[in-house]
Amino acid sequence: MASVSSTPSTGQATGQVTRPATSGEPLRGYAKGRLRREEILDTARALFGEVGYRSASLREIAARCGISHPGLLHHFPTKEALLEAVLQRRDAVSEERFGVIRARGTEALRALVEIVAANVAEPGEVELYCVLSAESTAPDHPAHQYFTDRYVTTRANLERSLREAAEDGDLRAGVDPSVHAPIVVAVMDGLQVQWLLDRDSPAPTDMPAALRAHLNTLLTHPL
Amino acid sequence: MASVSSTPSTGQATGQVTRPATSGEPLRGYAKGRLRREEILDTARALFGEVGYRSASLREIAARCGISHPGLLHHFPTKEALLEAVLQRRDAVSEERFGVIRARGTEALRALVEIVAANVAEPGEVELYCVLSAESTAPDHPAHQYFTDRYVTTRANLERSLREAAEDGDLRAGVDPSVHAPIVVAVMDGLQVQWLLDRDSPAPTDMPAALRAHLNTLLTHPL
DNA sequence: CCTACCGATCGGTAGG
DNA sequence: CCTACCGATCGGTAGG
Repeated sequence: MASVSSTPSTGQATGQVTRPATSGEPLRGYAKGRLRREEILDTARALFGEVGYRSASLREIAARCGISHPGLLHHFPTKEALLEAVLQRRDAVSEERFGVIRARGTEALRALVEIVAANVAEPGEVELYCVLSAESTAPDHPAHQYFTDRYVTTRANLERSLREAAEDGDLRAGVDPSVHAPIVVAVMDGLQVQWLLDRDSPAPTDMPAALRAHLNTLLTHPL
Repeated sequence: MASVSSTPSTGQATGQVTRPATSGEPLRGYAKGRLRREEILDTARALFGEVGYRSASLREIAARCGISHPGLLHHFPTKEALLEAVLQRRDAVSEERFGVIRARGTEALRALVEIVAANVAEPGEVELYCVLSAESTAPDHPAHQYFTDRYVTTRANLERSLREAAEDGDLRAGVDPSVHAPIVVAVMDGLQVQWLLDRDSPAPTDMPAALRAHLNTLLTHPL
């Protein structure tokens, strides 16, 4: 009860008083603010993934957090600032999960399959990425530059992994890394749409299995 | 001037009088209505592709057609009815273009590459498909069932083409049509996102070339 | 963090 | 096809 250890997404129901006159530790207020920020980011990510950035309303996000929409604007001054924070946190999380690995060649490809497998347990992440990447296709979208840049670096990372695989003799003859890097990215993105559409069906798209099958067509021996 | 032969998308500027008292042919009024309908569908397709269905407004579509938004609602009673008409026409056009071909095995795959090549000249079609398919991922979206069904039949068609290729000895050993059909669909969808994002860059994604390269990894001899 | 408000915009209807 | 209007909702601000 005294320590704040609940996850951001469930931090709403804690029965803490609003202003305990002459509180014990001065960090309390900031800690509570950070918690609220995280809760808002979780909620915003979910709604952006459900209906896209443009159709998501600050009022709906705020209501899901149990605050007013001017209350939300106290933490994030504009809707675009909220979007930026959501995308920045997304990058931080994926770097934490992927950047640490930093494997070489086929090992990196194997890690990629693992990441896709983990995404199945995080449909919110997949929705956000899928819906926002398509929406940001419009040149005037606030996330247009973000996704443009992101695809450049994602393709470059994959191209490097494929080149390393070639050096190690793991790549089939005639497979050009610069040609097939964007294709592997396309496979991952395209599978997400199909999976989001049929994930509740009796036979949903098996994203990690399909990605592995695709990568195996490029390699001399299966992953 | 007497005959109505301009394309739907440019039918706006014809200087026809609104009501030529005691007009010559009775079909005139209907012909004009059909023209206006087509113009509305073209415009709606464009705006749905630019900002998605939810964020598109009837007022903006109507304004681009030079009419009021109740005027638009005279032709399509609700926003959902307009969306349905846009999707139905899309199907009619692609059937006309693809259904007639009805090629077998690798010939069908070659035709697929041709369709993707043609899409580069029709960015409006690509935008519509890309943005709406992602948006319709939400279960309550009015086009959710449409896209769910569409992917089922698209995968089935592709699986059949791959099976035929296998029968003809054109498929590499170990390539399972039921596994790779959804992957080919994913490649096409994923390439569209990348192309829409970088189509104005110095080196845009070459969708038909990439699709051909992908299909060639599945076949015993290149397309 | 709140209430109260701003001007703008939404899909759809009334009535002609 | 039009004008005029409905109730609802939008992002953001004022002022506390």
